[in-house]
Amino acid sequence: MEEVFISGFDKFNGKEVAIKGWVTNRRESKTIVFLIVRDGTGFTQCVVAQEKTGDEIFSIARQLSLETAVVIEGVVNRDEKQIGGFELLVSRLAVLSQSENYPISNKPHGTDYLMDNRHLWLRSRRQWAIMRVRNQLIQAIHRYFQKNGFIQMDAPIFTGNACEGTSTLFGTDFFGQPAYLSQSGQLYGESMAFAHGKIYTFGPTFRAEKSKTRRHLSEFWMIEPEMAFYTLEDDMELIEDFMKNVVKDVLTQCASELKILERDTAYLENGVNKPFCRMTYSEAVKIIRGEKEVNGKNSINTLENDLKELQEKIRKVQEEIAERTNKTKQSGVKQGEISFHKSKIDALTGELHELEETAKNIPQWIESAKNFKEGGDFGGSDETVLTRLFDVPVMVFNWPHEVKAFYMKRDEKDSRYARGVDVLAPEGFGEIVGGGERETDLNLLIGKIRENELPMKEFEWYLDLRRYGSVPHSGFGLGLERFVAWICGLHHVRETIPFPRMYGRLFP
RNA sequence: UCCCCGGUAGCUCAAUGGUGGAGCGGCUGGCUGUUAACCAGUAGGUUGCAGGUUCGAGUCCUGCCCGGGGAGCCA
Repeated sequence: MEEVFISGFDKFNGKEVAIKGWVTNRRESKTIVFLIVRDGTGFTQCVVAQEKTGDEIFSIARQLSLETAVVIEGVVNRDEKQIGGFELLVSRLAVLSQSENYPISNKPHGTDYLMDNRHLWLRSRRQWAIMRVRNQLIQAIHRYFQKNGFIQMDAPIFTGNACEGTSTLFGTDFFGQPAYLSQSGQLYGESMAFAHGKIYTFGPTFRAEKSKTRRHLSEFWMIEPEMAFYTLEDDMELIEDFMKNVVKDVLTQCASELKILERDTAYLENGVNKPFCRMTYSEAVKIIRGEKEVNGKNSINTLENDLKELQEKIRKVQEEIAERTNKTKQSGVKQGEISFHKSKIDALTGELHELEETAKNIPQWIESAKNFKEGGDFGGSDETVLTRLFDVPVMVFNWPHEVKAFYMKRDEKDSRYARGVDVLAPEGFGEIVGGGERETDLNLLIGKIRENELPMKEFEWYLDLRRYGSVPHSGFGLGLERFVAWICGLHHVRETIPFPRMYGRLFP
C-alpha cells in the first residue's frame, strides 16, 4: 500500500493509497460518514460507506472527533465538486491519537479567542493558506535577489545604538551593557554593500511602540537590500521590478491558496502588468488635499462618495438584520431556518460594526486630508486617501528631509527634500516599502547626527564608510508581513505570521 | 500616552431598570452522497473586577483590568 500526500492525489486517481492526517470535519448519516481530512499538504473528503468498510470501521468513523489523528486507506476518486478535485473512498481506517473537545469549531470565533488558540488556529484552512503564501513569498524574494547577483548577509539583532534615533526600542542586557533589539539592519547593510556590491538582509526586526493597529507588530520580518552605485532612480526601478516579479511568482504558485482566501487578484495583477505610479511628495500632498485631481478624481470628493456608499450599505445591512430577526420570530418557522438566520445575523452584526467603524473614521480622514500641512509625514489615513485614487502601487519620493532618517541623501536641486521613497500598496494597505538613496557626504552626515542629538561615538564605524571610498548607494526595507497582508487581502497583519508578537500579546 | 467601541453559557450573540435567553458546540436518539448537513430531546451561568445609586442593576454612575479600532510612531 503506497503512502501518499493529499497534494499528490492527481497521480493516483483510481488507485488504492494510504494517507496520514487529522480529521477537520465530519458529517454523518446512517450508512455513510464524510470526513474532511488534512495531512499538512492539503484537505480532502474521505467517504466512509458502511457497506464497504464493514460495521467495525464504520462505527469508528462515526465517532471520530475533530482533530483526531488517523491513518486511512482508500481509493482516490476524481470528483470536481470536492475540495482539491478528489476524494478518498475509504476501505480501512485506524485512529492514531484521539482528540477531544477541540476548541476551534467550524463556526465563527472572535479574533481574541482565535489568537489565544493560535497554536491550533494555524491548522485551519485559511491560516494554512496564508502560511503557504508567506512561504512562497519568502522563496520568491530569495529567488529574485539570488538571480540578480545579490548576496544575503544578515545584520546583527543585538545593537548598541538606536539606529535612526527615532523609534522606541526594546532594551536588553548584553553582558552588563545596555543593548537594543534591532529596529533595522540598514546601517550594517550599507557596510556590507561596500564589500559585496549588492546585498540583502532578511531577518526579524523589533519595534517597542505601543501601537494597536492592523498594520503593526512588535516583532516582524524585514528584507533590506542595499546596493552600491545605485541612485534613487535605480532604487525605484529595482523596487518596481522586484515587486512585480515576486507578486507574479506568488500569483502563479499560490493560485489555489488565494482562492481559499477568496482574494480578488485584480489589483495584484495590475501591480504585475501596469507601471507603478510615481510622484514626488509635493505632488502627493496636493492630491491628498484635493488640490490636484487624478484621472478626474478628487481625493476629498472620492472620500465623501465612499462615505455615502458606506452609509447606504450600513442601512441595507441594518434592514437585512431587522428582516431576518422578524423571520425568526414568526410562528411555524422551522428550527433549521431560525438557526440559519441566527448565524447570518451574527455575521451581519460583525460586518455592521466594521462598516460603522470605517464610517466613523472617514470624516476624520477628510478633515486630516484637507488640513494636511506640507512638510509632515503621512499618517495611515493620508496613505489611504492617496492610494484610494489608484489601482496600482504608488511610489512617493523626495520627502521633506526632517521627516526622514539622518542617513537619507539630501536632494541636490532642492535641499528641503531628501531622496527617500515610500511604496504604498493600493486597497488601503498603505506603506509596505520604505527606502532611498543614502547620504554620501561625510560632513552633511555628521551635521545630521548632531542635529538629531545622536551619540557620534556610536556612529564612527558608519562614518568610516564615507571616509574610505564613499559612493552613491541606495536600498530599501520591505515589511514581509505587510506584503503578505496585501497579497492575501487580509484585514490585519497578525494573521500573516505564525505567532504574532504585538502590544498585549506574548502568548502563545 | 490620548480618543472611540466592547466584555453575558465552551463559542457567536440577544435581553424599554423588573423571573438571565437563542443558535452553535457537548451528550442521547432519529433521518439523509453530505458540503458551516438536518430533526427531536438534554446538560450547561458569581453577566470582566471593585464600589456606588435604587424597593430592585447584565442594564445607570465612578475606578480598575482585559480586548478591538484609531491617533502618535512606523515596515
